[in-house]
Amino acid sequence: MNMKRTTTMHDVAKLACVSQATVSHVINNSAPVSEEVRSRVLDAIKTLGYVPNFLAKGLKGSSTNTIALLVPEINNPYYSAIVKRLEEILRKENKLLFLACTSGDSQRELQYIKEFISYNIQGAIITYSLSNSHVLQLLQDYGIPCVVLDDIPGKSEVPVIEISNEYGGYLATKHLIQSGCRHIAVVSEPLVKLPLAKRICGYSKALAEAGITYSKILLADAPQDAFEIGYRKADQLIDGEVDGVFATSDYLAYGVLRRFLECGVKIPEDIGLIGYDDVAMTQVSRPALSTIAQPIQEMSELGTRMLLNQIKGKEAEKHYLLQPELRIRDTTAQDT
Amino acid sequence: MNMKRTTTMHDVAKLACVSQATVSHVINNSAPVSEEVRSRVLDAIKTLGYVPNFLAKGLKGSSTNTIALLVPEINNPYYSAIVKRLEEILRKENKLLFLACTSGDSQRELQYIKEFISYNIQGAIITYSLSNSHVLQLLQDYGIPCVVLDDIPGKSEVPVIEISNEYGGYLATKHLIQSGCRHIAVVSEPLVKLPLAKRICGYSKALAEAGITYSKILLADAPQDAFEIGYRKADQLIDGEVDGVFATSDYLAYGVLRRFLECGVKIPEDIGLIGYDDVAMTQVSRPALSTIAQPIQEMSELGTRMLLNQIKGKEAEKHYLLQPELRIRDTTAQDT
DNA sequence: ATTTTTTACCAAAACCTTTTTAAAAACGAA
DNA sequence: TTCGTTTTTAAAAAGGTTTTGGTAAAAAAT
Repeated sequence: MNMKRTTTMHDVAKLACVSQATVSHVINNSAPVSEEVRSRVLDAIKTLGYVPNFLAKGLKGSSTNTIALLVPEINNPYYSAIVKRLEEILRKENKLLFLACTSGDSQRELQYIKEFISYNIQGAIITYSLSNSHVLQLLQDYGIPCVVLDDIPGKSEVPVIEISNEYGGYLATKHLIQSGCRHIAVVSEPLVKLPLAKRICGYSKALAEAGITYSKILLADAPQDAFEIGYRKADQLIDGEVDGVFATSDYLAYGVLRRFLECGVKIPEDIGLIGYDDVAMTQVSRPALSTIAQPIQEMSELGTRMLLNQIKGKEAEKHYLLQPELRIRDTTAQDT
Repeated sequence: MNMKRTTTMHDVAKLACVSQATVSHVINNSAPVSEEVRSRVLDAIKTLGYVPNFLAKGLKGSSTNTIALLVPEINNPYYSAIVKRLEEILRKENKLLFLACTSGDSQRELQYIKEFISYNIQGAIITYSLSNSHVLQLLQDYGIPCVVLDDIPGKSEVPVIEISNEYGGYLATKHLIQSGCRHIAVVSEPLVKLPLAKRICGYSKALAEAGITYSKILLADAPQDAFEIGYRKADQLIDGEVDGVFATSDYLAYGVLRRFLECGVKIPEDIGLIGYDDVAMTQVSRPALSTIAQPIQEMSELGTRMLLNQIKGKEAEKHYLLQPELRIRDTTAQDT
C-alpha cells in the first residue's frame, strides 16, 4: 500500500531547472524552446516517468482527448464490430473512449451525454436512434463535434454517414420476391431505432413494385434482446401462409431461424429468410443466413475521419451516403 | 454555433443567494444545511440545468466516477457479453466506462492504463492476459481498486474471479474421449492469453487419465482474428488420424467448423469438435457447437460487486472460483 | 552606439471544484 | 443579558495544467 504520489509538471520543471511553462511548451510544442533546454526537459520527463494529468489539462484547456461512443447494445455483433473498428482507429489518434450502451432509451442517452460533456469530451460518435435529437442539440449547444452513423433524423445539420436503409429493405424484399416468395412478412424490433422504419419502407416499396398486396408486419412491443424477439415472434410466422420473412437485423433473424429449425420448418423451401447487417456469424452458421451487408468498415473509417476533421477545425464533407449490399446465402433460394 | 458556456457552481450559488460552499454541501451531503436553503439550491440547480464539472471534481478530489475496462477484443462475443453486463451494473452505480481493447498486447495495455490513471479512474476491471502483471503493479502503486476476470497470474494479491480453465479443458477433453475419440488435437490462439494455456493443461490431464498417449497441439504463431486461425489450422486437422478437436474458444472453433464443412468432413462422425465460452451463436448455428460454458453473468456480477466494495473501502472476499459447464450439442456424439 | 525586433524563458492567473478556516449570524436556554 | 450551539458565510488554498503578459538577453537594423 505505498500509494504513489503522481509526479507533476512542477517536479519535472524543478529537475530540469526550468519553469512549468517551459515544460508545457516542450510537451505541446506550443512555443519555441532551445534544443538544449528541450532535451533537459525530455530527460527529466523520462527520468521521473512523468505522465501529464489529463484532468488538469482538460479542466484548463478546452477539451480532453476523450471521445464518447453511444451504441444501443454492445452485445449485438453489428455494434461491437463498429466499436472494434472505431477503437482501432481512434487509438492511433491517442483518443480514449467512453462507452455508453443506451438500449435506445432517450433518458439514458441524455443522462450519459450530459456526464460526458461535463468531462469535456472532444467529440462523440453516435449510432442513430429516435431519441437522438435532444442529444444532438445538446452537443451542438456546447460546440462538441459529433458524427452520426447509419442514419439521421430529418433535416439535422449534424454530419452523418448514412447507409440507405430504405434501399436495403427494398433489396432484401425484392430478393425474396425474385426467389419466389409471395407472402412476405417483416419482423422487427420496436421502431425507436429509426433505421428500422426505413427498412420497412423499402419492404413496402418492393412489394408495391411487384404488385403484391399481402403484407404482414410484426413489431416487438418493448425493447429487449433482439434474439429473444425473433425467437418469440417466429411462431406467428409459421401460419401456413407466410413464405418469406425479412428480419430487420441479423441478430433478430437468428432468433427466428432457431425457432424455425426447432419447428422443422424447411429453409428456404417452406419459408425464405433474410436478415440485415451481415454480422460475422452469418458466415459460419448453417444454414448460412442471407442478408443485407452494411459497409461497417467504410462507415467507421469515414465516420472517424469526419469527426477528427471537425476536431481539428478542418472543413469537410458533411454527409456521405453508403449503399448496402445483398448477400445471398442459404436461407433464401437463388434468384430464379 | 452558440457555444454555451457551462454553468458553474458559482452561478448556482449566485442564483440561490448562498455561498459556493453551501452548494457543494447540498450536492455532496457533506455538511448539514437547513431545509429552506437546500431547496433553494436544488431549485437553482434545476433552473440552470447545472451539471457538476467532473474534471474539476476529479482533479480536486481523489478520483472521478470512471471505471476502466480492459478487454482483448470487443468483437469477440464472449467479451462483448461481459462488457454488456458490466455496463448494465455500473450504470446503475453512476459510473462512466472507459473502454480499452488491447489484443492482449502488453505495450498497449500499459499505455492505456497509464492514461486512465492520469484520468484518476476509480477502478479497473481487467480480463486476464499474460502481460497484466505490469498493469496490476501500476494500479497497485497508485492504490486504484481493480478486479481481474477469468484468471490470474501466479501469486498476485489482486482480487480475482477465477473460472477454472484447467477444469474446463479437462471437461472438454474428457467429453471427447467419452464420445469415442482417441486421437484428440487441440487448437488455440497464442498463449499470451494465459487461460488458454490452462485449458490445454486440462486437456493433457484428461488424456493422461484415460491413458491416451496421442496428443497434437496446434498453436497460432501470431495473434490474429481467432476465426481466421481456426479456418487456417483446420487443414492440419484433416489428416485421417485426428478424430476429435478441442478448440480453446468458440470463435476459433467456428473457423475450424467452417473449413471442416467446406471439406465435407462429417461432424461429429468423422471428427468431433468442441469449443469454449458458449457464446450466443452456439445456440443458433447448425450443427450447434458443443462447448464449455463460462458463467459470464455470475462472473460479471461478482466482479463488479467486488470492485465496488473495494471502492467503498469495505472488506470483501478476494477470490472466487467459478466452475465452467459442459454443454453437449451437435458437434460431438452423445456420451456412450 | 542606439534602437528595434526576435528569441527564450518565467511568474502568475485562470479553469472549477472541494475543503478548510475563521468568523458571523441565528437561536434557544440559562 | 449571556452563553453555547447550530447554521451559514466569506475567503482562500489546493489540485495540475495552459495561457497570457511580460522581461531579459541576443540578434538585427539603423
